[in-house]
Amino acid sequence: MLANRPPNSYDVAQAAGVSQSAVSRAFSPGRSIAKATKEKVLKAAAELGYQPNAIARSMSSARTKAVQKSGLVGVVVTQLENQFFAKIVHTLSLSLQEQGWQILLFSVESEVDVDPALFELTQYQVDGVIVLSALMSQKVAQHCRNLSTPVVVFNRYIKDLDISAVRVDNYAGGRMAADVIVDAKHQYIAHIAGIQEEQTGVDRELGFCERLRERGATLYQREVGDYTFDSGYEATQRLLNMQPRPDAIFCASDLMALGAMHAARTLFGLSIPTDLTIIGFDDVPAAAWPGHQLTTISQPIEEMGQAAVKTLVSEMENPETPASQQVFAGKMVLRSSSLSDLYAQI
Amino acid sequence: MLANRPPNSYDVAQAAGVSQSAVSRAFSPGRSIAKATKEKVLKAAAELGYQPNAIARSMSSARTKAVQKSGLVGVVVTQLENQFFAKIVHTLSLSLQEQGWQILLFSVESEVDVDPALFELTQYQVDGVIVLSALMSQKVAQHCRNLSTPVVVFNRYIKDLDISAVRVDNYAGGRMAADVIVDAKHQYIAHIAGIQEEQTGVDRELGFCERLRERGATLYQREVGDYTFDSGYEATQRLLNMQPRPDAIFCASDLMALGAMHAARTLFGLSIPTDLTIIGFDDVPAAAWPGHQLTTISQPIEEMGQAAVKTLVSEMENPETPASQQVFAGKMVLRSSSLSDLYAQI
DNA sequence: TTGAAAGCGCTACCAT
DNA sequence: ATGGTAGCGCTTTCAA
Repeated sequence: MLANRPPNSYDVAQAAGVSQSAVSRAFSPGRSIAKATKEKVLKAAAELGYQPNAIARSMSSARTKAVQKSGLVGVVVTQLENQFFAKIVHTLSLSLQEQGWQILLFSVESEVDVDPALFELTQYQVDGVIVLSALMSQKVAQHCRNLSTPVVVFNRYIKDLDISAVRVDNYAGGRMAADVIVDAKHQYIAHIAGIQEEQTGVDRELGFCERLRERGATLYQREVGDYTFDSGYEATQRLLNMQPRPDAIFCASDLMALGAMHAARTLFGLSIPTDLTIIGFDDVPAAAWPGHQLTTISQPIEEMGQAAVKTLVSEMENPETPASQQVFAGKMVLRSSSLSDLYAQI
Repeated sequence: MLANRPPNSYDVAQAAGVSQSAVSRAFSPGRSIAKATKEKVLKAAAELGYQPNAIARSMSSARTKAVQKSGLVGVVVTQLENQFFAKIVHTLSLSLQEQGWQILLFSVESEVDVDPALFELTQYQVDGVIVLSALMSQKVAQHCRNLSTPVVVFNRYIKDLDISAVRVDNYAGGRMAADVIVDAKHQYIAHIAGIQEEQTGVDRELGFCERLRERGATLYQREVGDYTFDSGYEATQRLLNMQPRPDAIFCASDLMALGAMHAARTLFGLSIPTDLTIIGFDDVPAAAWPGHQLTTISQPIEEMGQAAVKTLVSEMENPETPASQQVFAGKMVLRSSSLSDLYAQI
């Protein structure tokens, strides 16, 4: 009688009348084993419902193999509820699974939870880590370096240059927004910034303001939000109560831009873009909805996700790979939330 | 000289001048160890940058301990980009982490990828699995039962009654929608159904139609969508081209309802709810946006997420726990996308 | 091509 | 309270 436990390689070996080593070989692609033996093993395994134990497997291969020690990649995300990040995680997931890695997910409430998450991940011997929009402390960066666990940060800046980063060109995106607004000859130009502690939003604002200045325009007013719909909605109320009223707002995220749009329409009865031009950043699905038609800077998420995986994989495969910083160009998507000059309309 | 590998418990033991067993005990809460010894060990560990290897740990405890064999829980999700599911995953994540479990995430493209995902998960010796909105085949269900891996399906029906399920009462939700529409005395009542192969949407429609009949109303027309914004948008075009035009639409998801709303406004110039009442299902964040104000049935996501975790944990802790079916009541959230009768206005 | 045996890092038992 | 030791399931030498 079989014990009440899942079958292991010895059970299969016995059933197939071969050694345990043979079973191991049968399940390891590219190892030397006779075809007949392999078939015998696979047949017995199927009958017993045997599956190799990935945990045990990773324990024994940890010693020799450089890659796929555990086959696990840690993914840390702070705002999974934001469609933008959900989409990235999905992209990463597909891409990693394709290459045989599993995702150990950490969805944390706030930036302060990132550090502990990383420590837990390393206990699980993850072969690599991808951090989405999170502040990694120097301490953790050092910790990962000690463990020689490659890390890639997504849409983030890491002061420590030894860590690879994949991100969109936020500065250039800000400049594009400025051009669209100046082209449309707006007078009272406002900005709703993102979280001040994060470089992402700071760069968007920097590019925006610098380009305004270059084109001879000036920023009329700025407000600060936290990338959420509600913060955009509220900031816009403050802006639109000003005299004179702003006639263009560049928001550091689409969600804030949508908040701005809803506030302008429902609270102030404004028409967009006739009374007010609104520009966002990210190009989330809702930006393209017919009633929104938000002009925004689109990020090549899939491309960036694949680049992140590719970078991580090559660092996992070859620990000597130097860290790299990859910057992707965003694309200005002109929709009808912004007035366009003649040139843009053509 | 230390080898170029992370320190293990023997390294720490040597550094602390104790046995390896002592190191193990120092890192296992509640085991018998002298305070002084523990401190010595922790100090040495900190100096060496030692962390227990969770993989190895799970290998040795697999033998004896019933719970936390691997400390891993598999989560399979088909539509992570849908905010509704992203929110569930986030809730599950927090709740599982709190209890010391890690999430092995499988974000798959479609239902057909669920089966292979489950097989991969079991190789990682997950202690349990939560399946979100996915069809589990009988084969996989049987596979998990053989492995005695508990499974909880979220917002799904499983024909196999041995598998626990947590879901909202879709049938009752459909009835609520019918009541709101009949109360407002609508004449031409339409429905945009969800994917026909899934019980979720079928039940919503069933409850809706049955309640209409009970109230002496009839369904004027129905269309079928796939829960996405676009499918709602398109189905609504077909509906609103009818003569006479429907004056109320109940949609099987908020995304489809928002698609309906945008189509009605931008393509037909209709006012909501004056010309058309729209009701959704789920209560996603965008439903509450000022320009949408979508009447919908809200699902108690956090409660349901916690229930799913609680159910899974108790089945992991005690394999004898019988499977349970938990049905949560949805809540009608009246906003201004629906005409309300006097009673509802009070 | 195959089988025997060592060992991955840890926990849990058994003595002491 | 502590240390020694068996063994979790597998991969990988090493011999045959």
